[in-house]
Amino acid sequence: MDIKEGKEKFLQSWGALGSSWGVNRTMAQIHALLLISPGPLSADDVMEELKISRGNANMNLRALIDWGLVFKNLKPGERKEFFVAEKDMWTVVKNIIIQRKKKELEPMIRILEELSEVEATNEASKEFRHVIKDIKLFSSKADSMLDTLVKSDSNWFVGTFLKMIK
Amino acid sequence: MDIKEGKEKFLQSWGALGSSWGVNRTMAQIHALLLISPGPLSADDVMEELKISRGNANMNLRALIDWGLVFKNLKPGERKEFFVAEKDMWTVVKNIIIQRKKKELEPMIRILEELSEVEATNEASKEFRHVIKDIKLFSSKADSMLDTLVKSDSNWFVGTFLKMIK
DNA sequence: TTGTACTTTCAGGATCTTTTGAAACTTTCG
DNA sequence: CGAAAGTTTCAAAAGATCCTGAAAGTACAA
Repeated sequence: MDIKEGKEKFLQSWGALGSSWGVNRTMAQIHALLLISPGPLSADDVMEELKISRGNANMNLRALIDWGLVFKNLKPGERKEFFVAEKDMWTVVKNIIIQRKKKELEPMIRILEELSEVEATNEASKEFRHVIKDIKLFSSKADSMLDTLVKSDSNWFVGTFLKMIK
Repeated sequence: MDIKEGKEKFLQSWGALGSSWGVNRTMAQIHALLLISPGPLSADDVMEELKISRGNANMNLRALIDWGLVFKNLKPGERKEFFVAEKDMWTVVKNIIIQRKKKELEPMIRILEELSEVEATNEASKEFRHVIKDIKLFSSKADSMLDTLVKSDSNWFVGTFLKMIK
């Protein structure tokens, strides 16, 4: 396979994967492009390679920066901004976990807390309380687990799970 | 808080959470509804409670069954089909992991394997191979880790991660 | 086999998300 | 300051996804 075809395929697949991970297609493709490019790229480079508009490139680059997956890289003497991707996969996944935990798990836990207040009168509300309690327990556990995961470093990840697999 | 309000809020939130988890809003709401209901519900019950059409209810119920999150429950003597939710949270999450691993991670790994074949001629293709190798390593590790997770039982999950947190 | 009770399908409409492109804004430098 | 180079914003268009409802399909009981 030649590099051109490979690149194409990678941009495609990473984009598809992204859309099922809360990162939209274009955002994921920009990330993919920066991942495999040896040096920093400008917004214009990204626009041209992916054939997307300036607005689109700009918005998604900013979002990637928010997620900690891409950094600005200002070349001295150059006015233009350049961008590089976070290339360590463990850091990439970690950042995604952090974002999604904040946006999804934590609000859910807060809501579950409120919902525990429902008074247990009839059968339906007893079942309700029971289910909510279960979910709350599970979510808090997942929450702590993710905290630990995120604090740990890449070696820990590799090490522990390699052992685990045996 | 009374049960009616609580239920409303739960259906709402579980629906929202679902949409960021590859389970669409309505599917998640149906699951939520079944979760908190003390007994099996029919398609008509679901339609009425969630104010959705028959087609929608049917399609999403089937999808939930595919995902292993809901089961048919045929009452003897009754012609109508009833449905119950999988209520064990660990099993719910496990099933979601299984589905998503199959639909997302595994195809990605296959593609990465193909992409390793790109010949390393210039700088760009060297970087490309390097990045692909990294991602492949990481993905395979994640894949094995998820396999182990999925094979393990709920107690293992609780036990190990409780220890891990300390 | 026919009628009844129920389930499944799917084309078209409704809704939500993403992208474009042009205008407004900011920064830098002569 | 004023022009050039670059970045950001956002309303409207395009595109993707989801839902409806009616028609077709199935299964059962008499």
